[in-house]
Amino acid sequence: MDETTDMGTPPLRDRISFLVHRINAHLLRITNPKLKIWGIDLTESRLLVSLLENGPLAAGDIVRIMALPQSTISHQLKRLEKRGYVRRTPGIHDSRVITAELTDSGRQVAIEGNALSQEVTDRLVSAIGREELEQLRAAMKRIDDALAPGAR
Amino acid sequence: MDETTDMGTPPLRDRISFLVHRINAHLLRITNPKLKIWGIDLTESRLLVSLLENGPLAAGDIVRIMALPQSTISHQLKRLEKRGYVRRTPGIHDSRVITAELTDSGRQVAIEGNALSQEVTDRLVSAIGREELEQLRAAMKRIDDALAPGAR
DNA sequence: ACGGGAAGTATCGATTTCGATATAAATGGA
DNA sequence: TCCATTTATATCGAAATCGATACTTCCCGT
Repeated sequence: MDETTDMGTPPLRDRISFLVHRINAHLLRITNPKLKIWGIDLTESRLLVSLLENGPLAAGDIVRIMALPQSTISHQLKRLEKRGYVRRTPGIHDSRVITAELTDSGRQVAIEGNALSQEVTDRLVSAIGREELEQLRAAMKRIDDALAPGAR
Repeated sequence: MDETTDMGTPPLRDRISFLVHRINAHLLRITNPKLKIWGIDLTESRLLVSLLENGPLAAGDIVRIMALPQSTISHQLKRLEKRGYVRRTPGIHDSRVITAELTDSGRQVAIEGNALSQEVTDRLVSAIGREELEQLRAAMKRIDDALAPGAR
């Protein structure tokens, strides 16, 4: 029952990177239709939740948190401002910095998005156990670190 | 050192769904510049690898494997055909079905893409251990199943 | 054999994403 | 103080993505 060692490259469907892709795709498929009511997608919902958790953030910090290209975040912030969910104010000490903060309606949407995220998490918890969830979380954090910008 | 039970919703950066997003984003950032030499991105590379592993596949099967919208796969197949990596032939028994298969150059690119995937995997293996990798793989497969279309 | 519905793929239009580059502001050294 | 760098964000143009829907072919009950 054991293939002992080595076993070369596993098939695509068993690779971590591919499973990450599939799970991400599932999450988008499941959540985006629900978030559409608020005029946002999953990424923008997470951006709002970051602001809910951290308070006002510089655009550059959001780029680091979301791990997306800077130009993408810039567009997203402008869209969220247009929708009235976010306020963008230039920094006082450094006018290059744009600080984003939630508006009242943005806070409401962030709370809704957070609830949706909780529903999804519940589904994951029931798929794997509580303690296995913690192991999974730890392993994924290490992988995240290993792939983060500036890791060799 | 133990917070005992419950602990509500963890912060965004500790949630599985968000870690999936970040890891996916890292993978795109790392691999896409390298794949650009071949005129493809990570998703298309995986599509080619699927064809390399499975041989000719119906478009619909590719949709199920990649877990992306059908219209997206349709576009990708047409682009890959235009690049000369894939041949698309209508089914003989059912002319609605389009079967995609690798061309010779497509096979070469698939092999290169596979090698790149292996490099990334090595990075993951060194971030977490071998046996922990297997646990991670198992947990992610269960999550994938739990989120797949037609799971409650 | 026929017709209604299902299945498989393509296309349409709107929006989003991305990399590259531009703009603007701060920093530091001579 | 001046200018070269670096840092922070915005914009540009090309391309990709997505949901909705059209189109074609197949299937099945009658």
